[in-house]
Amino acid sequence: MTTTTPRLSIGEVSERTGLTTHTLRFYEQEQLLVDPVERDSAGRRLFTEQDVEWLRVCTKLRSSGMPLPDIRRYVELFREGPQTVQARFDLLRAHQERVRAQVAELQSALDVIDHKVDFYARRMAAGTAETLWRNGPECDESANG
Amino acid sequence: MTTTTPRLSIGEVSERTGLTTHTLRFYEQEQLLVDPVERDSAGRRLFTEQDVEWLRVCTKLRSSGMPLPDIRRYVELFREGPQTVQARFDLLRAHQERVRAQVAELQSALDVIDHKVDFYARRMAAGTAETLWRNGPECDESANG
DNA sequence: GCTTGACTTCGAGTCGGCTCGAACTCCTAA
DNA sequence: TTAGGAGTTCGAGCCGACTCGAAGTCAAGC
Repeated sequence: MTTTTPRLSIGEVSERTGLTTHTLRFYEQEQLLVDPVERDSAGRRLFTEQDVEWLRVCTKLRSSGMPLPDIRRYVELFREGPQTVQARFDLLRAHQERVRAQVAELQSALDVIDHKVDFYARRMAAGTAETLWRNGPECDESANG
Repeated sequence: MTTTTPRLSIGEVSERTGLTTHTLRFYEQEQLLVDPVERDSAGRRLFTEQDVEWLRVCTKLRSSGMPLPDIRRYVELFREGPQTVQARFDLLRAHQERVRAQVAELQSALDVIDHKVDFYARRMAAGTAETLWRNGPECDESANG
């Protein structure tokens, strides 16, 4: 039972991950992949399914704002073996906290926005229901629309 | 009863809003303020409390990723008067949706991160409890740390 | 009269993360 | 044998939102 691991071209990886081929080359150059990418006889990149899996995780880290240097560091630690488990944990924990903070920040902004949207919705409803508006022409909340 | 509206220096506004004086000047130049900022005899900016209030809203819009051109547009509409209420509403609604999407995206990234953090936590707990690890030296999830 | 400190203008620089384009090499299929 | 298409390298360019620095003005206090 000889299982040959299939390899993927950069185009295939691009399709599977949603990253452009440009970005994939860039990521490789930035050392964001766990191990060096193989090449075929013509020098073309041969990716593995594991690369794809990792790139998917990578995408999550990126979309949650982890900087490339941190991702590189994480990958580096991974390569160094099991003795870096604590360090990897710490790195992820720190990021986890940042993302939570970011969600909280967005939520707080969203509260303000929701409130304003609501205000305008009411105002428009009132404006169409009874065209007469008794508080004068510009009655925005706190005078800022 | 003559109520003189007090004016604030750029430094005071900076303190109250958390924006640097550099940024405040930049925002003025980018037309993000509702009305033109007054100046004293020496050419120094005189802000109003309303400016501060608006800047606080502005900060929320920014922290939730609204681009400066959109904010400028919003302010512009506001200046144009009540007939732009629908347009302002639309603008805010669109942003609201973007922010919600962004929160969802972060949340989905957070799920992955939480899962990984959890994985490492367990692994470390196991590693310290019984130093022997029966599945070999590198048993990361799906082989990617 | 001199320093201090907050202000002014202007234009240039920074940063991260792509994004693009030029010029080239291969392989395949008609 | 020639055209197409997917790949390669390299370096430059872009974007938004600041951020900084130089050089100058002004008013108050010592």
